[in-house]
Amino acid sequence: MSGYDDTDAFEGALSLSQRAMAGARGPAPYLDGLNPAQRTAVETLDGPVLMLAGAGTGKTKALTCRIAHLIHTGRARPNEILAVTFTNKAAREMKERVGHLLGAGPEGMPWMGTFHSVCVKLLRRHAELVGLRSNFTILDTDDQIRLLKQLILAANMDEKRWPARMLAGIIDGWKNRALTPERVKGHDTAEFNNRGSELYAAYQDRLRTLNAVDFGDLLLHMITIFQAAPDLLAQYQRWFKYILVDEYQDTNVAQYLWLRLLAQGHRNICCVGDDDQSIYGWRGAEVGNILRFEKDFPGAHVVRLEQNYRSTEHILGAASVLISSNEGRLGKTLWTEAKGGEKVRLIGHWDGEEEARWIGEEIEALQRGTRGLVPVNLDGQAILVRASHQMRAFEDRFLTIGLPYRVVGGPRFYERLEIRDAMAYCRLAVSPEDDLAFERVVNTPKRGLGDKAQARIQAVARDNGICLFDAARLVLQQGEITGKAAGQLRGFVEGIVRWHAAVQAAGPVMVAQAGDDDDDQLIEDEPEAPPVRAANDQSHIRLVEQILDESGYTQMWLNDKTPEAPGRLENLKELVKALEQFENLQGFLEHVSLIMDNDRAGDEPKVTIMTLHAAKGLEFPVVFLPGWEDGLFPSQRAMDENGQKAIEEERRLAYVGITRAEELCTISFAGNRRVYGQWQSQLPSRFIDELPVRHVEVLTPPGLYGGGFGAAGGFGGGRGHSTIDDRATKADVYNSPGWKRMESRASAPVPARARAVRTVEAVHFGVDDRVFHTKFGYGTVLDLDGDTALIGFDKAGEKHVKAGFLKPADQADDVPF
DNA sequence: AACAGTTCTTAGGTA
DNA sequence: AAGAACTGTT
Repeated sequence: MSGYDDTDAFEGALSLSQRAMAGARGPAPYLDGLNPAQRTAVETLDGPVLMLAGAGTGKTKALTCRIAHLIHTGRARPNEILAVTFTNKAAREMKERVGHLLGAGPEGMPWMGTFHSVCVKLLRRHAELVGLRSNFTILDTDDQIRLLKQLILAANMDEKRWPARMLAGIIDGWKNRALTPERVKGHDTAEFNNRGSELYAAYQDRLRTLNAVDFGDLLLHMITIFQAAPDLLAQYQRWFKYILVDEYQDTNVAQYLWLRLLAQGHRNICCVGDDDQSIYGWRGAEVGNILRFEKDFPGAHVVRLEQNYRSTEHILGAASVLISSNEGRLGKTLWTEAKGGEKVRLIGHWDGEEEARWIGEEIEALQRGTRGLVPVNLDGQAILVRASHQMRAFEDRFLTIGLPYRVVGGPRFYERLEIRDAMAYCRLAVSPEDDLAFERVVNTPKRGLGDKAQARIQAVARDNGICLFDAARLVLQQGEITGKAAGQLRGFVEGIVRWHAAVQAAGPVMVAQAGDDDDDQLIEDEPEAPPVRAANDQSHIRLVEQILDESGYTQMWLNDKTPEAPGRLENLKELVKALEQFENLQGFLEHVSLIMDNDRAGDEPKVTIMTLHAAKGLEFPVVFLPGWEDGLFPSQRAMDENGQKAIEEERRLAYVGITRAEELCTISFAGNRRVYGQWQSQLPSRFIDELPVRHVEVLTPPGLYGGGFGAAGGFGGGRGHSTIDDRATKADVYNSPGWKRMESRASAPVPARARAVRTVEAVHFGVDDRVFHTKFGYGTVLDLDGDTALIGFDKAGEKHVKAGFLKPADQADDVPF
């Protein structure tokens, strides 16, 4: 009730005085660069606001200006503003831009972070209200699965038939819907062989004992706390005068409830989103949240940002027509002042390898500048795939031709084996009672502590109700483990004792303890203290080096002769380097458990390869969208699980993909593709049929097989059909001569290796010779053994290959294809 | 307990 | 095709 419709006079008075107070830098300069819609979005400060921001319409600008405006007009002090995003990247960008707008003011920054990071901060303060201590650990998916596996076994269930992953998915789903075990018990009992809710309850108990939470708990616990402690909730409601939410279309039920609880005080909530870009239904996002906004928040202002500053009219046109096949949209009409430009290009290929080859060549051509187009730097080009396994074909090809690329969202830095091991050691140093960490590294490196020894420790821990670390000590005391293993275990335990002491000595454990919940404390507590290190205190870095050293972990990889070992050591070094930015080990662990980024700014320009999901929010002059085939995109699995709903979500994904492109967008599909190692013939995606002919140019594929496809200049091959919005039908595509030819080829057995590599006879290599390999590119001979050679490839690392596959580097030009 | 060889499963996106 | 899980051998 406080908050809207009572504002006009109020606004002027307040802003004047507050500006004076803040030593105002004159009238808000940031307003000048805004278009009318953006300006409305920035200046409609009170009450609920829904900002419907289409792709490329300057949403982040509006959002950050709005925050600046709130502060500039004195509506709120920075830390009375809460801005939540979904990704760390988005949070980082927002911080940067807001920081820039605000200048180096003394007032501090708003609360800006992901749902998860904000919740961690809150939950650490109030952990005891859900039976946790404030230094709880956050489990990653791996820990979660291992834990569930134990519980499933303990419940005497067949782990084969009832895999832990499945249970993890079910529990995740419940948590996304803010359902606690008690709430589940009533209605969802059929799940997981009727044991779902029981196992869920056991899991939550186990987490509590371990003083741990999973990702879903961060929100779930906060909701529980808010609902159980209305006074506390009221304090936060009073505190956060303005709440902003980015990507609102991606919120799940739990997030929605959390927001609604917090926003009920001042009712100043501004949600920004685009229903057409809702692509996270599979992890619980509810498009319904954004569609329902006006009902949920009566009196809401709706502002539409529709002027697109990113793409050409053809790209925009193609995307708009495609998305218009979806039902239940809020509806937007994107427009642009940019006229002309290239049409969206469509091309079919024989198979996935040809597709990769063609795209590689096209990228190089665009880099040089062709057909009157300005040259496009590799940084400006991206390949967006539906599923990560599509990436390999491109990596292989680009390795071969030496085209620099970067994979975004590949295996994350902190998910790598060696990093997880190292982290487990760090966790043990911080809290020796971290059983999951203990389990992980007790026999890594190998200490001769196999299943039997570990079972012994587990049993002692269970019988005495103590943690594994204490159990290990007890086992040693009682001499239950003897010989070499005992010595090793003793070394391990003593190490942990030593490291833990060092951590304790280094400083007080970060604390925001219970009881600091009055407003004054909130003010003082800098919301998002950026990790700043005390310049001269690097003790935690030395400690980690010491830990990795004394545990024998580093040595383990030094002894390892597999090709990955050097890379792993490299990663460990980077881990240590990353520590520099934190003042203590605890802060670092926190960071790593939440962060997901390893996109180090590249030195040389590189093509980006990533998933469509990861591409949301990004833009590139040139975009390639390969693999538009039914079953792959739209994904068969999604369709099986969610039917029509899934197709709409996949279509939105296609929409997201096309709208990433500024200048040139190329969609492609292949007639054949290897799936699970088996060749399969593929049909073009149904989304291709939905593209408007007037915005699309069909290219003639090169090469042996594809020639002629669509050569007549459109899906319809020029035949005068006309449907409502001039779409081609599938029949048009299938009737094209090129497609027919492809199809007939597809049903014939695929030649075992169309690109059969010729063996080159009578070529002898010596060590240090420069050679070329069709798959791995250029390299140097390191060693020879009969017809096998060890080659140090420039791009692909060291590999053993048959000499017959090699050519002298200077003859590389004759390589087939 | 550690290793090598074999069979089995898996291949949607993420904080 | 690649990795995980499993088997049997040393």
